[in-house]
Amino acid sequence: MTDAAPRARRSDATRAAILRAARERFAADGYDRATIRAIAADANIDPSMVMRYYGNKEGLFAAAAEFDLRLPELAGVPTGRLGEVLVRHFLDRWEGDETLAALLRAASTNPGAAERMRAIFADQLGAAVARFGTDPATTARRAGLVASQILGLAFTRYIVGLPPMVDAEPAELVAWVAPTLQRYLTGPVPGTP
Amino acid sequence: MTDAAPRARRSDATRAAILRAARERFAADGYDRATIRAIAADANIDPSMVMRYYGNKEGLFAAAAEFDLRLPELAGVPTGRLGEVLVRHFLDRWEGDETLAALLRAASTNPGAAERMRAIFADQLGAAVARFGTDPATTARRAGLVASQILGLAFTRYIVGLPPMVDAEPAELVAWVAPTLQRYLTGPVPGTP
DNA sequence: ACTGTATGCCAACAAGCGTTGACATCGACA
DNA sequence: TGTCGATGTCAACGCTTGTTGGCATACAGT
Repeated sequence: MTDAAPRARRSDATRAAILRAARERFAADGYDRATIRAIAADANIDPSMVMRYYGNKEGLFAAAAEFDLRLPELAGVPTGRLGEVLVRHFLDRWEGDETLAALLRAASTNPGAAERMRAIFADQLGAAVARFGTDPATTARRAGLVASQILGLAFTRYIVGLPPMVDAEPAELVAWVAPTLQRYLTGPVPGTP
Repeated sequence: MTDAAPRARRSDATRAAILRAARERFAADGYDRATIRAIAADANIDPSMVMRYYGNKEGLFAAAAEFDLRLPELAGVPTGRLGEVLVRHFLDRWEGDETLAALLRAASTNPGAAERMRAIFADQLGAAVARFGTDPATTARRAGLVASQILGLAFTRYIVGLPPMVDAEPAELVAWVAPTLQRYLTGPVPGTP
């Protein structure tokens, strides 16, 4: 009986509007340039409401950056197609939800955002990689390498806007990058002949 | 006869001190959080001097983010070792000069910094890749993919601080990542059997 | 020695920021 | 109907920011 019945409150719509506006602004401008006033204006409410519902700017960001990678169960994927499945999944996840972009932009300057990013890619991705049974001694490193290529892809395509990466069709990117992830995940540890 | 003799001016030391402090601050805090006041304090001068010598904050950043990748002449490298040479070079360049870190942090929120980043990786890296003679139709894409892996490596290691990437020895990173760059540079275009 | 210019510091400005508290209004429940 | 908490608006606060102009000092050329 810990929770009281979570009856729908009238302010839920406002809360959601704030969160949506916050994600948009954080994704477009980063943590510092995304001002509470601008977010409130986008959500058509008063800045003080943001404070009432989320405490302060850090609290708002923490709520807006809540994120689940929704990684598929890798144990069910044919071992040879792990890379392909992962790239495609990340591209989809990125285009459909700007939370990751917000996190990516903010992580450059905000320690809390960087911490969140570390948690997501160490815990969620690390766990998924561990679950299909590589050598436990190397899973962390393998997951880190996968993260480096995935985040580099996102950074060049969505943040910096490097032309050849922006123009590329998703299918092309999958074809190029999948073998990289595949090797990071299932390839032999280099230097061990 | 265009330039007058560039006699050493007494203020050159101050200019240099400002630039050094600016690079440090921009690298550590990003564009927005690196304040002119803090930079001036680090350089032991008055904030107004920064304005006199660099016009405004954007001008200061533009000067501080001047950067040459100093890519080696790839034409002289054995084709099979291109990836290895490139990763090693970038790791060295990164550890020894915080300008790239400053650029990386700032590019997330500052349009000018993103533009600079695009220029560096499109022009300098693009030119180097083009010079060892791949199919000209694919060089831009190949260079973009290399940039994505290199920047992802830097982002996870120096900005986000993902533990497995921070703990790794440079040699290990080279061993893991070199084959990736090698394939992006010299591998066949995927999907063409 | 005198003058003009380069170099530097100080004080202040206007604008924008996160944040706060007081007050109005609505809706449910007795 | 009267009461009380939830919801929302308004105005203001203290602070930091980039930027500016005025004034002192040091130096170089005559």
